[in-house]
Amino acid sequence: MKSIAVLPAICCGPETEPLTVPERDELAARFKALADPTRVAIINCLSSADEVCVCNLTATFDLSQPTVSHHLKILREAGLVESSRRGTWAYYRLVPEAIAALRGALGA
Amino acid sequence: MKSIAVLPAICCGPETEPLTVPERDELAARFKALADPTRVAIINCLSSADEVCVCNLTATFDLSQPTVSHHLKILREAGLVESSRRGTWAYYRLVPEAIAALRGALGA
DNA sequence: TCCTTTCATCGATATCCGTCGATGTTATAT
DNA sequence: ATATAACATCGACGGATATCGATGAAAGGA
Repeated sequence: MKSIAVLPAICCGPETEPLTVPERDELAARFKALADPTRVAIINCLSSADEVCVCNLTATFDLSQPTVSHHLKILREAGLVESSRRGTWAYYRLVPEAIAALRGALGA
Repeated sequence: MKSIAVLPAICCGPETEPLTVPERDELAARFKALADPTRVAIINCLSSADEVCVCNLTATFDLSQPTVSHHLKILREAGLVESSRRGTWAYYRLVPEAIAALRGALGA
């Protein structure tokens, strides 16, 4: 258990604040929402327009409608997207602040 | 399957390039490497120093040594960290370009 | 040489995740 | 009222994942 003492026993160095347990849990939860190719594509799709109808998403991806709905729910619960219903259709859009927060966690 | 024609049948709009399948697969794979609180903490730890010895990581986290080694392998295979062995000890460091690439995927 | 330490890999297990068909709900059309 | 369409939820199933103990490989010390 001995080691070269370049670092204190508890990570991390002085420059970067060590993350608290809640902080790293929340970050991991949000990255997990992006840990699927379909969800990455959905985010990319939403980033190209103010709003996108779910029917456009189900038509774009070669997946069943329940599966697309499942992925949207995960993105919604992670706070990365939000939705509103108008009549029969549901429209999804990005939550830019949430995306920016993730980007901030990856460095200045 | 009819829908209001605000978007072309195939996502996405003109401003953002639609991701190719390999692109979204690789992005998802890298985000997946960050989809765990321990791995987020490891990345945060590495961001505070040029190099960190594995023995410091096993001492920091309340996990068995094989588990920490497992997480390091996942980060290594995702290209987010790299390691070098000097004598008995193994030292890990960030791959800054990989982190920057992820940050770029989340917007300018 | 033998023992200890560090780290990686293996094998096993419990849990989580992506996917789908079936079903329910709400709104529009006939 | 009935039918149709869009979307969400449920239940189930197969594959992936996090964790651990045991083991192996390589280096250093007695």
